[in-house]
Amino acid sequence: MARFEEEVWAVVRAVPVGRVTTYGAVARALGMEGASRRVGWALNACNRAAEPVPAHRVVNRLGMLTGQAHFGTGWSMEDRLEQEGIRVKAGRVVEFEELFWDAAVELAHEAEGT
DNA sequence: CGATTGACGTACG
DNA sequence: TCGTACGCCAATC
Repeated sequence: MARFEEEVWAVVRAVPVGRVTTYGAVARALGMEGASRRVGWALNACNRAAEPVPAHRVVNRLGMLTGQAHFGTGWSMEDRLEQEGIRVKAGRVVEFEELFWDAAVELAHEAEGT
């Protein structure tokens, strides 16, 4: 199957608790900077993932919880994010820029051996 | 098989 | 500065 989804899930699961990333960042981490839309699509297919994917840590480049509608009406992204210590205001991650976790950069640092 | 969509992002008007 | 249009690649209808 499309490893693309698995790659996305892997990156998303690599996001530390209390941190968030963006679709574009994940896409770029996979080598498809312009393919941000596919990341969302892949996360949409995250339900077919064997393990639960913390897609709630993935937001758009503005830090807005755009995928909240896809999560469910009850247990939404904001609640989960707050569960991890991430403050959410008006459907947007507070101090998102500080909580932003760029997989393309962070993972690259680990590859270098810190 | 062909056209449209998609949890986005960038470029242009 | 704000709004609209288009492009990404793959999946779905």
